[in-house]
Amino acid sequence: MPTLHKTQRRDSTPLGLANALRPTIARLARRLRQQDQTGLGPTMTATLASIAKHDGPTHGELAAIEQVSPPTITAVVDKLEKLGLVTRETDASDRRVTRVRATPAGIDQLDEVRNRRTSWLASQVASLTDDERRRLADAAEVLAKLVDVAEASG
Amino acid sequence: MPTLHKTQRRDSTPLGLANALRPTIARLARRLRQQDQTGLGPTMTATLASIAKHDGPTHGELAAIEQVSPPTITAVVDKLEKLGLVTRETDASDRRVTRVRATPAGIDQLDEVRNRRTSWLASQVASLTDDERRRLADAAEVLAKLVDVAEASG
DNA sequence: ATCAATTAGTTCGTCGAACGAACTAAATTT
DNA sequence: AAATTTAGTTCGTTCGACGAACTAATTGAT
Repeated sequence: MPTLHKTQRRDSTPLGLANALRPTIARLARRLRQQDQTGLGPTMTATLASIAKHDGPTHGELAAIEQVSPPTITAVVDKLEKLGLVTRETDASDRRVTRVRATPAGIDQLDEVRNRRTSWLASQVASLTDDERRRLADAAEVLAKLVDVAEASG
Repeated sequence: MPTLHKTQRRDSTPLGLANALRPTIARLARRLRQQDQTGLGPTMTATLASIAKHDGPTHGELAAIEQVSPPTITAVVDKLEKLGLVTRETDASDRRVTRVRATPAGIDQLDEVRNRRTSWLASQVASLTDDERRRLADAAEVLAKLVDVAEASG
């Protein structure tokens, strides 16, 4: 079998490429989510991550980020607060708004989730050949750009 | 800034690579899911896909595939049946088991979902440069292999 | 300066998705 | 034939998310 290095043996049209990538991405993401185990559901984990990322976001900002309704945010933050993972503090200059911050315990928990997911993925990556890893590394930043394009255009 | 083409400028260790890929995959998958719009939730859509893929699976098989309890499968198949997307038929050789098959309408609906998701992704891919697309195409089969490894080892 | 309109967040009642426990029907074992 | 196992269903409950109606704080208008 000839090793065609420069020719375009694979379908790299947008549609062909999308067709190849879509199911793979979906399945990989599912596996990643399965590594969670914390007991906090996906929404709580994602919200906690957003709280840690944006420093002291308001409930409204969180609702927009997580694409979820105001009542849901109230409930989620309630639970996270009771678990000691975040704190609420009413904004000084506008006492209607509540800002939320992750506690050290919250950061820890977040790191744990991320580590579990990352190390699962790493163990899968470890079973690839050097060449495959190199190809993946080449594409990683392209994938990242893909998401950025997506998130820029809503 | 020198353009290092052969050296290992990116982190292609399993852990470094996993760290780079994980958030990207998660975010891409989220965007893909957002393209659904059918009104059937993620579980129904996924179950419908599994029914179409495996020919005439039993409820038990579906429960195992979707990692969901027997009562949930009953409810999901009930709804899919009422929507005319699948049919139930009791197995001839063992009248306890119920086999489920996708109707033409079910297949159509599934194709629609897939098309919507794929074409969204394709539109993102279209905004890349030729070189970026080539790199992505190079890595696509590696990503696929990654999932296969994952699904082989549970 | 007051009163209306707007904005942030919460409470309440509801809906839907998922589950465990208990049940029915069919098959298999003894 | 009776006892056991297996497939699927029914029932009641729990949990996550939401819309509608509410409270408190701020901004705007007269």
